[in-house]
Amino acid sequence: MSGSLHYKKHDKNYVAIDSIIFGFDDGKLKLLLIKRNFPPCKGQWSLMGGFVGEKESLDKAAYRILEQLTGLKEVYLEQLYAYGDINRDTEARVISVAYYALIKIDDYDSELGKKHGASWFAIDELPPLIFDHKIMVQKAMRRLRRKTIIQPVGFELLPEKFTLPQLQKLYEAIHQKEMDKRNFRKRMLSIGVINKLNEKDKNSSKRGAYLYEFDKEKYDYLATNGNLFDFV
Amino acid sequence: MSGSLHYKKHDKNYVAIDSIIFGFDDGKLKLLLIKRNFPPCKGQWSLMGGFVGEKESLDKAAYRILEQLTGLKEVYLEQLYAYGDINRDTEARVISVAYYALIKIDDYDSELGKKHGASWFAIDELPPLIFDHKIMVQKAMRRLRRKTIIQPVGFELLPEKFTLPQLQKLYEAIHQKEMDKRNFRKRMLSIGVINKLNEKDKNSSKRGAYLYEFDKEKYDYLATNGNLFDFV
DNA sequence: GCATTTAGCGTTATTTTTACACTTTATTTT
DNA sequence: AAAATAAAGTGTAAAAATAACGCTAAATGC
Repeated sequence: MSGSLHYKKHDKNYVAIDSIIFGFDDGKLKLLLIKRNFPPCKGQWSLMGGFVGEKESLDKAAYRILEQLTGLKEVYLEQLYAYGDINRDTEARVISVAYYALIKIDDYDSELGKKHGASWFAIDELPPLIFDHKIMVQKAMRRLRRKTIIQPVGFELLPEKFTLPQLQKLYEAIHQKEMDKRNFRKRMLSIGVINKLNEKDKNSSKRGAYLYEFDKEKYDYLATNGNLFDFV
Repeated sequence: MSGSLHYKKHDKNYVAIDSIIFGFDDGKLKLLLIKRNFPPCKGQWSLMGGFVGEKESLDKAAYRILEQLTGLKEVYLEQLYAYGDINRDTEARVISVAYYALIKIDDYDSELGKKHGASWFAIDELPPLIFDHKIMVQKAMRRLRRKTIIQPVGFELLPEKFTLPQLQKLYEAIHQKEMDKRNFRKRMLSIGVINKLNEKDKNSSKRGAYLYEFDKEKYDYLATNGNLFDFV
């Protein structure tokens, strides 16, 4: 297969993956970054990345790299954009396909993270990043914002059980603006993909807020039967 | 630069561009396809494509390839998605970054097109396409639909001067549904980026319809001053 | 039992979107 | 020259979606 009869004359390029890994904790949207312990730019902050093997699809590579750092397999992962400027990497010509991931921060394997020199940064307190990684992050933020308008991906960032105030804080963090409590609830409940549980979470208030869970079946049903976001 | 001290151990891959080239003619949205005169899949219909050189950015490669086929340089061109399945190309492992272009079909150099065995197909009468090109086209359609909702890219597909009925037909072709004349006009005019001219086009009616032109300056002004689509 | 803190709830005004039908204009036909 | 034709152009009202707004309820800590 790799014997390319007709393609031989063409160039090959290094192709890499870079992952923008979102988490939500302490009312803040965060990114998981690594401190590079290899050149170039050793010691600087960077997105998690890696090279795409010749026998590996882009998606597979993206999952592999994400798992390397977080230990997580079943996460929301979506391709963002391919970056191909000639000098974007200072070491060699590398085309990077950026992916963004939404993870439940509690599930994240922090031991693995430590090995890679990883740590979480609030989205509005990021350190300087290598290469074009800042641009990638900005694009990921815009994408995530648009995405949460048309699909309920926000749940990917919360624990299985969450409260409405939590969900609202997440949306506020993503859209960087405050929202009205009543309108937010109305909209969320009217979509009909979260179920109220008979438990309360009392961590953030004396009274305690009801826990909800995302109903994937209802979501799939609505999505396939065209009642949900049928303008997309 | 290509001496990659630390990257040497990693694989390199063929990286290609494939272009979904949209045009609008005869009230129909069309795609420019080529009949491949080289293996693999010689003789079958395909998107225009080409390989990315080692000293060439993705965007540059996309423009180069587009110009090769159409003779056009200043066109709307946007990256769509990177396709990286291991066996998507039957000849070798090739990662393809798809771009979509919007061109004014009158400006297109049909002589160049002939050389490449190119011809236009209505979007709902496409022939079978090689590899994963059909999937690319579907994604491009979805992207174009969403794009026209939030940015006035439609003008890229029309001549400099166009009538409102023409513009409406274009939008109807893109969204594959009929629209109300009065509402369509109201919305378009209220955006404030088209100017009425003192000429009429009499090709498609006895009475003749007023010609309009897109006002790029007004658009840029509105876009940067936040009155246009400020939810994006 | 009083103070504190966050959860939870309903209504009205505003804006946006949709639905809908007749007149105007120039050409072609008779 | 009059009549028929064909697409262009115009306004208003109903419906739906969104935005604005303040008070009560529940549980804990003092």
